[in-house]
Amino acid sequence: MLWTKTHIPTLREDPADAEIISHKLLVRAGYIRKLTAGIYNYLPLMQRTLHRVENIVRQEMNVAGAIEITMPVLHPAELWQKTGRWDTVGKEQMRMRDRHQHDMVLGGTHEEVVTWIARGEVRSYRQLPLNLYQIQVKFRDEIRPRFGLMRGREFTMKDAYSFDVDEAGLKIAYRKMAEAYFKIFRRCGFDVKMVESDVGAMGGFAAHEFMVPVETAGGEETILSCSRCDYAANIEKAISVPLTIPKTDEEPRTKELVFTPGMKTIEEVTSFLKQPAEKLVKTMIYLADAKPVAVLIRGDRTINETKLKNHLRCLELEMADPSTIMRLTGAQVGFTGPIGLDNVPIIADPEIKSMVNFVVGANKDDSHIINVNLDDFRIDEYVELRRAEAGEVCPRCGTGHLEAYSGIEVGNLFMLGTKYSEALGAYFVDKDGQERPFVMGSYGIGITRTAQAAVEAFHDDKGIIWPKAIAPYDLHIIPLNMENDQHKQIAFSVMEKLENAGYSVILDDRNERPGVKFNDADLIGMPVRIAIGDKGLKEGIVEIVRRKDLSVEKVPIDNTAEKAIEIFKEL
RNA sequence: CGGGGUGUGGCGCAGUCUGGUAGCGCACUUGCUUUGGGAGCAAGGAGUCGGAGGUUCAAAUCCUCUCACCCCGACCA
Repeated sequence: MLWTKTHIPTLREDPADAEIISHKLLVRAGYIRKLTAGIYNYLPLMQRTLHRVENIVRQEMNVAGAIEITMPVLHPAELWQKTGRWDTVGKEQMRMRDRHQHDMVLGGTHEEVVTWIARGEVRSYRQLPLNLYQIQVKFRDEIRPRFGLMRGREFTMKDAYSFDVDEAGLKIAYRKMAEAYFKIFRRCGFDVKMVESDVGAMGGFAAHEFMVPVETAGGEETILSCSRCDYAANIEKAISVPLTIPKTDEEPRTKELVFTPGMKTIEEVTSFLKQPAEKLVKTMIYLADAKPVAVLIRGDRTINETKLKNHLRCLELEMADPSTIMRLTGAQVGFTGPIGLDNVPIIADPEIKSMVNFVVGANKDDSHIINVNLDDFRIDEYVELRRAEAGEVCPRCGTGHLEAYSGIEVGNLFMLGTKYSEALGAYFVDKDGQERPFVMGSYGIGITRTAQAAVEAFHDDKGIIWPKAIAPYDLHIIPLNMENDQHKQIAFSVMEKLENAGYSVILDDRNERPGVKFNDADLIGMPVRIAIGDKGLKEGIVEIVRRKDLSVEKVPIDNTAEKAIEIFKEL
């Protein structure tokens, strides 16, 4: 492909609205342009990379026995109402009405639709197992779209759905998908990690995420993994091992009200009372589907709201607002405590059990109570709600320690079970003639997000460094002076040879100065570059440059294509 | 949804406080020169100053409303 025949609008300056490096680079290098918040045009280079990612995904899905279909983007609301997700997915769903005033949904995922297909078309256990997938645009009305393609409102996703006769079958399908995912992401050049995750709004009973570790600001989620064994989980899911707290021989004292004017935060209270945060008990009031609940946890700990939400089995969990807190406790936010909190259920993290003579809020403005002990108030329930932290003992092997890093989620796996098949009445007839619901799994890969994750993971201060499997073109040829016939002639003949050998090539035939071409080449990031200029030709050579480290190989003119292929293959 | 910010040629910005003929850099067009790391000279094209209403002799600038986009937050009592 000739540069002048395609469309690569590179920019010298960073776009004003981009924050993370991959977003800046994709815009500057002419890959994407924003249409409106969270919605992007994919320009020619992006389109090629997306195709390459899709093809890798398609190949490995097919190898794993999944069958490609295409489902509609536009769905009738009824389907979503039947599974209850019309309410649970809520505001994240793009909705509209057609001219007949029928509610319609722009699909953000396709469990409902694919289950509908199975319900109508699959009647017998003989047709199972079945795994249907598609590569399709999705819509999610994110609260706050950001980071370019990373959190967009419109994006491309590969979504696969497995149907099995029982849970054992589902586990096999799940494992096959996990294996396919490892192959896919490794082919894309990633050091990918599979981590345990919460099932969230998807429902079901087990889930994993595939994460690309990144050290830049683009990481969206914290992962904890064991230094010794293969345990890895995101921070929402990570199990924190209940600590064995050494018994203190401290004698319980009598509780005492103290004046703490304006001391609302843990930091303020600890410094004011000269007590460490471990001697404080925080009392947090939540509204679980609008019903208040109080949660007690040690002052230096963090509540894992996912665990709390799962325990309470609620749809919405939020911190109570100041007026609710005033109504329930009679005090401002910052002075809440468990003593006298009669009308609210109280849940406590088990770590509280071993605490003696601690500090709590007094439910009275500008006051705390010190030397409080467990006998002084009521606890309805102990639930492990502490968020796991780096440095803790591994919950699986018990010997390693958890290490934290941040990553980008590029794929996920869910064991759904029969939630959707039962809700939609999708049954098959088993060996014994009995009707049974399909046991389902769902498996996603963010195509657009995977492409951007590659940029986030692989770049330098000059631009993108594509992994060779997903670069828009394999090689980039630069004749330094388009008015020099020899440069042109060599460039075109090398391109022809490379293309005949099956490689994709971009040739910069612009009448630009060498500096412009070099800088743009660094920016757009093809794995191998071939520079043809007078300096080399005088010695009878051209230069082949690896984008990765900008290392240069000088090769005889006649061997250029062969040598370039060799260098490309070695990458 | 709460807080903050920004809308001025395709892109990045100044001008707004203190009202008075719309400017800079990049990009673009034409010509000449130049060709190994973002060239030089010359000429040129391109802007309803986000939108609506108002104040004024006069509005990018002041007032009101509105739309869009960006950032932070929406978990630590």
